[in-house]
Amino acid sequence: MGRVGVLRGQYNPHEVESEIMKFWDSGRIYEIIKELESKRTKYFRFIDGPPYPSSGLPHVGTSWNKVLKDSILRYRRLRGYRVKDQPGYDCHGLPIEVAVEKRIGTRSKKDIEEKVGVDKFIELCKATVLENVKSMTYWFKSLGVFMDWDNPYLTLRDEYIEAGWWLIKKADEEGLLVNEKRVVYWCPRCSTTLAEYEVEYKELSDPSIYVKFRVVNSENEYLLIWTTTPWTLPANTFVMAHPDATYVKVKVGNEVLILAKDRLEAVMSEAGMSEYEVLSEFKGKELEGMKYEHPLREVVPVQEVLSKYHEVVLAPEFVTMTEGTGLVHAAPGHGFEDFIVAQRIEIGDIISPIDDEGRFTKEAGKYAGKYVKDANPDIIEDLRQAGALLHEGIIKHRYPICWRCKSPVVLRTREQWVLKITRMKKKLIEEVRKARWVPEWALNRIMNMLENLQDWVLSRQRYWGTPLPIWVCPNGHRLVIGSVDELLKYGGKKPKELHRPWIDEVVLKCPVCGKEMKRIPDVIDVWFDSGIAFYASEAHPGKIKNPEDVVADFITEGHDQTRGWFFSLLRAGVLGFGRVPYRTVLVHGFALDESGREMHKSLGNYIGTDEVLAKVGSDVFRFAVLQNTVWEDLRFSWKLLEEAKRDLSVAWNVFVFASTYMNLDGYDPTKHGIDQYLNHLRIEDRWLLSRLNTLIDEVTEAMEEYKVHDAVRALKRFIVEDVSHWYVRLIRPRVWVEENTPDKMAAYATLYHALKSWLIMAAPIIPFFTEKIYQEFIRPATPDAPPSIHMLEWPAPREELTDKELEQEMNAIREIAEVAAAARMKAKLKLRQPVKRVIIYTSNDNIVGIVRKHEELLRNLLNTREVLIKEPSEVKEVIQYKVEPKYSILGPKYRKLTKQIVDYVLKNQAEVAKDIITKGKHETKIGNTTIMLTPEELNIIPVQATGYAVQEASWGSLAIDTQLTEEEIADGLARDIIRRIQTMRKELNLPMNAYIEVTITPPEQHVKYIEKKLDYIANEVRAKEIRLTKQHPASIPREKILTKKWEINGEIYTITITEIHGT
RNA sequence: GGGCCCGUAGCUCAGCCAGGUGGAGCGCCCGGCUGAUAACCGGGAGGUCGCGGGUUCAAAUCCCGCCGGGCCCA
Repeated sequence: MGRVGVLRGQYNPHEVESEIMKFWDSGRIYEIIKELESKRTKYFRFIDGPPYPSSGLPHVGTSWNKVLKDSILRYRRLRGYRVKDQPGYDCHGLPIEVAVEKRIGTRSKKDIEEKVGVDKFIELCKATVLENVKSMTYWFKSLGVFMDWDNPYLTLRDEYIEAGWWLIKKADEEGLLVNEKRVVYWCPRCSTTLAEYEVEYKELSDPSIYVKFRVVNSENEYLLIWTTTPWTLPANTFVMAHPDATYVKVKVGNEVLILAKDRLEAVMSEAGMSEYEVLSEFKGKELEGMKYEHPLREVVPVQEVLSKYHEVVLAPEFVTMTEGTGLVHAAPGHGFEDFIVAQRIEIGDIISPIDDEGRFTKEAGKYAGKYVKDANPDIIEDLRQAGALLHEGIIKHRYPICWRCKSPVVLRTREQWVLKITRMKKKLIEEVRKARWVPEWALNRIMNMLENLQDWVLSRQRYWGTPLPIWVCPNGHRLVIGSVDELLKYGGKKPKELHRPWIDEVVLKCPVCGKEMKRIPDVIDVWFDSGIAFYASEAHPGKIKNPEDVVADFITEGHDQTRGWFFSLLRAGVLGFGRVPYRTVLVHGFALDESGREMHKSLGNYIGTDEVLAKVGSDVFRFAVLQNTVWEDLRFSWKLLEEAKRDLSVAWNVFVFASTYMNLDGYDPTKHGIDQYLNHLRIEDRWLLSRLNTLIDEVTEAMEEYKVHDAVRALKRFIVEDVSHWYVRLIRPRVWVEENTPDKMAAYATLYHALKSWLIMAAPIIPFFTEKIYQEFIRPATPDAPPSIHMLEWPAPREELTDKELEQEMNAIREIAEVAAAARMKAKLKLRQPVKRVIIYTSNDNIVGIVRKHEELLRNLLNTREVLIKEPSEVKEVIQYKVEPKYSILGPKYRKLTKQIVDYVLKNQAEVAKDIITKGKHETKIGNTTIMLTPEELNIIPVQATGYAVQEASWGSLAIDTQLTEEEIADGLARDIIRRIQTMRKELNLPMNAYIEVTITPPEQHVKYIEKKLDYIANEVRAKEIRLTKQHPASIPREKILTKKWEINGEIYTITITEIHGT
């Protein structure tokens, strides 16, 4: 059909990428691929874990995430799947609100509601998100990611919100949605609840007090607790102990204190008590249920209610031995852990007797009206009066403060809407196991989380989020709405959009009492949004027929998402459809800086995607990061990228080489495929074709197993080591032959086939690079082929061309060549210098066979007249041997004696070697056992021989005969001269097929060598005329003539060449 | 404090699941090549395989305990 095209120039990623980007756009390549896909029957349902668009520029970790996804989706397309490739963005949530607040300078919810207006605020949030989504999309496209960028799922859309409501309603129908008290961070100054990310930590000073709680029914026994928040004591409900820790009863004065043994010394020393006596020791679990009296019960009315709970509770997960007394004061209204334990033991009264400004309420009796921190001194004094204070001190510690106003935060309870997912625990565990986790340990991680499952606090007292679809009437009836239609059904109307504040204006009629219903003001935790992506990205669930249709075949995110997205998907999947909503989960690592720390703008080690693309481009980035073991953390550095670029340059140069020669010779792959040249394939061709088959198998398997890094590494090894370093080197002389011999065409056919297959397999990894080469090299010869490489079919291995044995043999040949190079190095013999013989000393039958079989190839590679194989014993030149014990044979045979035998052998190498060579055995005594060592148990390796350069190898050693005859010297010299003339041709910039005339003036004593080789030299350098002169003629200045003095082996040669025109 | 992952050459990492006496790339040093050429190729130096125990004839590899880093949780 035509000849292959030529790929020109150096690899320039920026040029390639901007050109290909334009080509994809103008050629509507992505759209055409989607059209082709629409006819396919195999479906690969991928769900994109939506990035959070709080900025318009993706972190390199996010970019890694996206190109990893892209490589897998592209692979699936090449494998003939129809791929769901809709990207998503997680649009709601506090970080967006914070970004907007920073921009407009608001300081509180009050500001938002009164100064700005919620409607305006929401519009700003939305505008910010959409702007960032646009920008991020630009960067993702620049990375070469083929996703449906015109149709992303956005969690802010009304349809998406509606889909979320459906699930809330479903949860309510199953009785899982409840309103109950939860512990929250609360800023007393801003009068608002704070999310975790709104809390900062700061070193603060606080009281540190030890308090005695008298044990009921005892005269003088006390539980000793420690606290830095005396103001939480009025709400004390119980005391926690560790069941397995050792506790002691200690006599101090006439009182007996109970505390952990490990804390005894520290506490006594801090309290300044040296006189004490340990009365007994016992395990914490013996304390379980021990009742105590609260020292402030007289002045704090709410203690009336709480006194029934006053006892010791076992809570191993929350009691530490690093501070305090090992007995922990618990106020479930003021602490997360306390609250969890309170729930576990089903305490009905969760008390936090403080108001929105952080002042005690009248439940706290005496302290009512006081700001809690100001009440600390009063409380401490009252404890002292009650004789309950053991010691008072000051502690400096990290304490949470409000990120906005910097005032210390308190923990208090507040009513929240909660999903009682702990009731689904068994089902969640059962379902999560059904997914395939890559790597397998990811399952352990999520299982660990499920074991410690907590209920899900859904409600947030914020604005920019999915509104919680709960309406209540003054009579306390509650209605959960599952769709816009239901709004209408209950007498409401469809608002401008489903966000606050518009949804808040929708008033419904209570189906029970007919009164007006208003929506509760909360929005839903942003994790809820992304968790429903598996169905909400597609359709309102009412339209979903079969739950299987919304199950994702594949998802992948970083390992931090175990708790995050993987988990929220699981909850939503089980809740809505009774099953885990994904089949395979690939967990990937974190992008860290080069010293393994997190990349942060504040640490100054942050590298942005924009910078990466500007410096090295997309393919280099992709090729670098996709080599990293997927699930391990990535140490990102410029060095990493440079290395990737170097590898891609080598690959590029291979294509430059191949395309240049093939094009020059008019190579047409449609006429000259490997099938036409099967009978002309040389050993290296067969080898490369077999290696290719192996590569196809490896890459395919790796991609199927989601080990993208294994695929990339295999692709790299093949193109760099097998093709560039080895195959191209071997076929060079064949390519330089002038006529299109079958031998040359066989090499072309082989190379073309290997390169094209490689290109397709590399396309998911480096889409621009491969597309460019496809366009320049492949397509000109095959104009009927698809317009883009990304539309081709994944290569199939041609099993009949696989020859694993040959691959092994070639490995051995490569090792022999390397060992020979090392031996030449020792003797300072350059490869150009032919040698008489190379001896291979080995008793390894495998090597012997290979050397015999591939002797011709080896002679060429080693540049030697002959290759001999000898048993070490056969050569008298050898003057020194090394003996290597074969552990895998000696070990099982001699067991415990092995070590001594090995020691003996290594100490007596010369003797042992001599015996083995001459007698075929060596006898010795180890202890009183007689040991007979045989050649099978030892490797005898010649390491020195007279007249030879010897180099060790894994199978023995190799020796090069260093004595050169005249013939060999002449050959070597001829090749030296050829090389110089070739350089001069190039310097004159002569066309490759130009003829020349050569004049050489060698040192007199070498004339006789060169004379013999004139024909050979002339032939190699395309010289019509070649002559030797004693006196070099002055060079006549004219076009295309060049005279140079060269130093070869320390002597001067003068050479002149000039181009001859005509025949 | 708990769960999971990682720790191998100066740097980045393979090898570990299935034990047999440590590899690659980069960097460094030395050399080669010169019709892929602002490329390319070869050789060399460089390692108590985080530490300590255990199992075994034999441990980077299996087991236990520490130490350091990461993620998540508390």
